[in-house]
Amino acid sequence: MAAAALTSLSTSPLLLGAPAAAFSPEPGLEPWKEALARPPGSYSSSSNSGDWGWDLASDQSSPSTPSPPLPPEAAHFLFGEPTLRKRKSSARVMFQCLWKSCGKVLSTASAMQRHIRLVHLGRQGEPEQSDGEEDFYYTELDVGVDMLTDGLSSLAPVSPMASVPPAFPRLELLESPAPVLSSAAPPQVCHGDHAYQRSPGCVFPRGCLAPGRLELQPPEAGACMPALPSRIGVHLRKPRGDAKKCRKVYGVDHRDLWCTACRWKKACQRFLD
DNA sequence: GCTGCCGGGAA
DNA sequence: TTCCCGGCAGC
Repeated sequence: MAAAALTSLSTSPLLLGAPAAAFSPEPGLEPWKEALARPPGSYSSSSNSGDWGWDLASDQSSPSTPSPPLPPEAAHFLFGEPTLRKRKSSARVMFQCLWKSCGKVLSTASAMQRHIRLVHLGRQGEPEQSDGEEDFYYTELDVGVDMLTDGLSSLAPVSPMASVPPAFPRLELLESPAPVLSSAAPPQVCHGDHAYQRSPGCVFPRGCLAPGRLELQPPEAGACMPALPSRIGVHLRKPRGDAKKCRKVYGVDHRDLWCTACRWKKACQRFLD
């Protein structure tokens, strides 16, 4: 029965997003659906909170080279295929603008820097006149060429139920025991407390971006995860993590040391599982 | 009972 | 948007 249902679902673009996720036994896979449902560059500032908690930094061997999940591969997760296909040899680096409501993807860093300078920073100067600020507003995408075309366009039929997905894919969501992309790219791990707040005076469009510390908002599970399954009567609660959280580490007496999320009784953003 | 955190509400 | 908390579920 389940197999038949999945088969039928996989052939129905409109149903691709939500039901497939609902059948997924892995809560951590939810954001894949979101990444799938919405190709990079199609997001708008009105559909997200404006704060992104995507930390590419501390645990990253290369903060400037995040490796987003590949939608075609993500589809395998959605449909229960645990084995990860090898990355295509056509993989190359693209550059995606992180500026709010932009998401433009260009093929060269210089073009991206020029784009940011001209469009977002309003600078007319040459690169040598730049102070390098543009670097904070774009990220490299180690992607396959075909992903930018086939991969994304094939995902065009967005599920009407996937309402507020984040624009950027997040590998950290592939936490164990889900199949991981570790062989191809180290999973990105989110740290920091900024997912729920932005530092005062922060000038960056997506919260606090700093050299070597890029944070985009985590698609907080509560935003989408419970809503979709609940529609079909399945409630998936995020499995309780094993990691010690702020409460346990600092104790209730030092609540001021907790991360913002813990203080607000949200999912801890400092000690991830 | 303690803990993590979802869901919802107040400001 | 920020902040807080009731209440549920796992341990």
